[in-house]
Amino acid sequence: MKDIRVRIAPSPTGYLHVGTAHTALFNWLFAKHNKGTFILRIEDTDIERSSKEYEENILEGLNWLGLNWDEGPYYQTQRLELYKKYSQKLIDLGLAYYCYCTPEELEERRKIALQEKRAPKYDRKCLNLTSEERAKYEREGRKPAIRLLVPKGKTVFKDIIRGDIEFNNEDIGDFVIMKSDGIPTYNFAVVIDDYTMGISHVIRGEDHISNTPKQIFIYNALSWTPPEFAHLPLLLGPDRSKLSKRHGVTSVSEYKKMGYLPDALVNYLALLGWTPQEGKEVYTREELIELFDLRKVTKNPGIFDITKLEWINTQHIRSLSREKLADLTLPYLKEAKLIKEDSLNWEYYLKVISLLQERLKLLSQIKDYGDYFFLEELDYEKETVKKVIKHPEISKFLRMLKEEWEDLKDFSAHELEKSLKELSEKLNISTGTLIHPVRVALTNKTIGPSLYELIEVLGKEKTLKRIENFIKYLDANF
RNA sequence: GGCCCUAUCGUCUAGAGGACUAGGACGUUGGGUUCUCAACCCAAAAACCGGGGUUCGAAUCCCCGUAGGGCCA
Repeated sequence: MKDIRVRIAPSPTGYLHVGTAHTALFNWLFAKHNKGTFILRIEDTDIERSSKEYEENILEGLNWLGLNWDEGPYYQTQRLELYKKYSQKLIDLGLAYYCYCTPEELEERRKIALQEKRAPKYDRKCLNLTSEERAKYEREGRKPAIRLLVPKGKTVFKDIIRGDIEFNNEDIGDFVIMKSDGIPTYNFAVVIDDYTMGISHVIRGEDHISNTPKQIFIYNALSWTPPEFAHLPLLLGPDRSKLSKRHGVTSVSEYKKMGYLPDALVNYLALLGWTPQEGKEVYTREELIELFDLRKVTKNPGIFDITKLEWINTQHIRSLSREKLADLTLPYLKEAKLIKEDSLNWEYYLKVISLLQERLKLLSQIKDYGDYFFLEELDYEKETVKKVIKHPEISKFLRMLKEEWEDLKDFSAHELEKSLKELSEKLNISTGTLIHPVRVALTNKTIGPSLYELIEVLGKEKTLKRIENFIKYLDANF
């Protein structure tokens, strides 16, 4: 069996899109599963729309996702000689020809064809030009494009996912392979690249099915054996059209910024169009590689469902070690200016992480759920406070609690709980009457981890100070 | 407009003619647990696009519709 060689070939005309990441992932999984080679090729022939910034974003995104390539990146703009060589060869073989028609002329004839209800395919006007005619066009300063002579008959190819797909060659006009400016068209460059790079399996989106017969014509014309093809289902937005910006966030770097783990995105994307026999939902990347089977990929397109991605992200966050999670969340705290560069107490931070780990859906939520661990002073909000002060004498009770805790030698969750319970019994109130206001006093939130554990981490000094401030706030505002 | 692809709960899917009373997961709803939230546990609602065939038997095979999507121009 020949070597497995696959590729991902993005155009640097936009940020790395989750659809591209999806295709890249399936190629990568296929390569890794089969101990093959994963190649990166940058299709930058659209010079107008390509940019270095987009290219960097794509490389960064693939790296972040861990979809490391074994070869490349190759650049089409550095291979122009190659396309020229093979297009010349096709001319020499009589399987391609120069075409001097201008876009305006073509447009004109296309309109007429449509009016006469004929298929608007190229009419082969330039197929049999005499050398005089060619010379005349050249004198006019026209630069020719090169068109492939499409053969008669039918073209069938086997798709690993979809089975045999058949096309009638008559439906396809002689298409341009080299534009008049010497730049190859997409279909031509792809074939030359895939063949010369020894690609064994072309795994790409379903939107390329209708390009496949054109590409097969080129393989055949050059007497090359085509690779195997597999067309993956597309990613759709909630309205069932191809996933695009108007559906919300589509760029991989945005997901990174929002606090998704690369392993979670990989996990989710892998399950969009493929299900391992296991029937689990959460997989490590090693498991995915181990289980991946291209033949089991589904045919129908999938809607990108961010809710499920979020759930998978939660699962992956939970399976992280404390230390790892601390590393990953730190940048978000720095960005929110909750941590000053060098004043971080790592031991303290790890304790905070322990309390918050199973509550995080996104890494970025660390700043929303844990800000009070790092703030010096809290600015209480009237609406929040109102929710938790149910008892008219709460201010007095809190002062009593504070006094109890001042004397507490062991400021541990267990002791704190014991003393709070004793006090509420003595006052004949429910523990909640004290617990909820204390939570707000310490965190400025009504939600959060177990109060006693939280206090243990926060420490005696901050706890007492915040209760004191809170009492003052109550006295001033209620 | 032409060609091509696709069709199971809201979503991702399992399903290879009898094991289907159509299974799982996310989400949703209800309940339990609890100091709040999350988590956790239990439960519920929820689908084979329609019509014809083939067959003793069809979610599964075939045909025709329909719908969605893609590509080309």
